[in-house]
Amino acid sequence: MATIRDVSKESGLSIATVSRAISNPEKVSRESLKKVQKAIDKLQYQPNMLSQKFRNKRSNTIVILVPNISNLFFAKVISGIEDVAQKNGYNVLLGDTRNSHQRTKDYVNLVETRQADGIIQLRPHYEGQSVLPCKNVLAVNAGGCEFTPYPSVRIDNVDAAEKVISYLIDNGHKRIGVISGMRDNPHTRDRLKGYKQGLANAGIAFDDNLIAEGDFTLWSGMNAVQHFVQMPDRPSAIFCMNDEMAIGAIKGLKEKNIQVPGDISITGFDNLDVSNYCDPPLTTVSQPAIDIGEKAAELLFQLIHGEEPAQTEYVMPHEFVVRQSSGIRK
Amino acid sequence: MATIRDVSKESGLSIATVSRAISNPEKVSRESLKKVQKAIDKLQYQPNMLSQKFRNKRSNTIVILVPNISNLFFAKVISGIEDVAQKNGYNVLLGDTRNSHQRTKDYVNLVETRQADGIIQLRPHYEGQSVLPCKNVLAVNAGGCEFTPYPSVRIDNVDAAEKVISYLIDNGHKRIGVISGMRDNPHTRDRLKGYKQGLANAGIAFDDNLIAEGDFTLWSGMNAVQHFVQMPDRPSAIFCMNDEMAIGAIKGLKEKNIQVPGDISITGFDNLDVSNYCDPPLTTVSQPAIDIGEKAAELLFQLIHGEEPAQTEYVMPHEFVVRQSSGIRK
DNA sequence: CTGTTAGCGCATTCAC
DNA sequence: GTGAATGCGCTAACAG
Repeated sequence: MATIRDVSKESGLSIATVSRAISNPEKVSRESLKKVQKAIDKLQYQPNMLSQKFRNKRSNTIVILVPNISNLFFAKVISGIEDVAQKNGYNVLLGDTRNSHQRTKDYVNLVETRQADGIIQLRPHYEGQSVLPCKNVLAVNAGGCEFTPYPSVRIDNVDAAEKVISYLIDNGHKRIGVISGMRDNPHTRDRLKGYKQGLANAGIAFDDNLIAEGDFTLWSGMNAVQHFVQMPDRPSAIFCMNDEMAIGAIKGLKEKNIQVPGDISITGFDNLDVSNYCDPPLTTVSQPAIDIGEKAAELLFQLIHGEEPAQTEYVMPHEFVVRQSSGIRK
Repeated sequence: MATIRDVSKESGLSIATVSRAISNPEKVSRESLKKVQKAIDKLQYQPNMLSQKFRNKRSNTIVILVPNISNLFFAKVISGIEDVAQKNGYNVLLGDTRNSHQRTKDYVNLVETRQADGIIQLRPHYEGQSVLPCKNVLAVNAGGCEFTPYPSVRIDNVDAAEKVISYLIDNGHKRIGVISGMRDNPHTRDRLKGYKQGLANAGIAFDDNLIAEGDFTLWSGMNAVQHFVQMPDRPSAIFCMNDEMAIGAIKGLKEKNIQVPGDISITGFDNLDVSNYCDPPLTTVSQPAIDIGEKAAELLFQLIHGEEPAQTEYVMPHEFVVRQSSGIRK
């Protein structure tokens, strides 16, 4: 493979001039520029980026840490990040951690060893057990929760959940079940907080027996809903902490011949594409996933360029979408 | 940040010995090893991988080209690739091309400029308009179609489609509609070929009017099914070329009060997780997505290591999954 | 086993 | 505007 040295020889110009011709053409005469171009074409020269990166001490790469790539919400956030990265001339290294602490550390290490310039974490911050924040590692959290101790872009999960509950209460529901994520998950924490606030606003007492734990998968939703099916005093609505569990819950209810929303109203969270195509279409909270990704990437690039960001916590607007999976309590 | 030179000074050993202590510890005495370790710990030394990569002329990175990351089938293939890459000490650069020719070229260029050692293409090969194969670029195609002119791992789409059609015919269906992908898409081509073979086997004539074109999205499936709804002589079954369009089609039919499978049977392709949770659950073809990803990655690493692979085309087994979206023709 | 030396490909001084 | 010289951090000969 041709190197800059070959181009130098071929063109009869020095290495320095060739280098300048490529990266600072305005500092080179038209004539030399032409010669260099000719030599490059002839040799089909491609600069060795590995060398450039080494020399410039910049990898032009950022890492996205994602707990699970098979999650449509994450996929959209990633799309947003990719777009902005591309515009900034950056590549995106995808780190599917599968919730492994070791894998996370390995990916963070990519930044420490200069293989990447910064990192975007899509997993919410777990108090006391997170690898990030980590000194010497520029990082931004995307789609996380309250109290993230490093720059972040997210929605107000508490508020969103509270709105869902208020809506259900306004529609006559008093016993409202929850299919939550894992108890220690910050999203579970924030959304449960909103749930409690919603109940409190209406003077309804919190009942721990109305919480069924899932893990954000379809299967867990179908499973968790059984907890409510068996209850003598069933809730008339169930707030699911994501759309996938909501879809699972609907399936679980249908199998027991319980009507949605006739007998039980169901609400989700995230507004996946498929949530509008399931039966019945889901009432849910729409997160601006792509915007979150874009904003997070912009924030990270500010940090990489050494700029001081105006804010270190961006709370993006969310939207409450009412569809047919919820209705007025009979 | 500390460099190997600092460790050398701190430990009182030469740079070469420190380098060896790190990469070839067996060539260094125990004593020196200890000194080096001590110095590394004290200085919190992390080797500059940018320098290593440059020196070794190896990026330890592969690129995955994916047309659209928000596709659950791709997400699974990517998972499989990531696993194998991780085991081989490689990073994965994600290239979401969004079907842009330019973006594809940019990513392929990463290999040409040594920023990546090889590439896995998830988009099927389009005759005459593909960037790959490309000399000096090691590449493998994953989840593609017949006649891919570079190493590939895929299922037999023709056979899979033929099986679906045979199953429908066995259940009494004679007029079988198709919701296809874009006409020029190789997956459309292969699966249509299987469809025609299935018809031919049963002596049923092909009718072009029974083909409605979609683009593999939920929305397009819902849209395309309208073509059949209006027909005076509706098909009794519709073969959808992926699960997403099948889910869209079901929604489209329900809106017109057409029962699935009572009035029309629906089949999909891919077997996404959600396909078992929609109503009715989909009859579909299950592709071994994770296996395809793993195999493709293994194949690529063989090429990267200069080994001669036993085969250059791997056809993985698929499975036909019968669920409740299809039934016997009334 | 260890240290000295050289060089990977490029960008950036500094003279001219 | 141009070229010669230097060095980024590391590995791989080589000689000892």
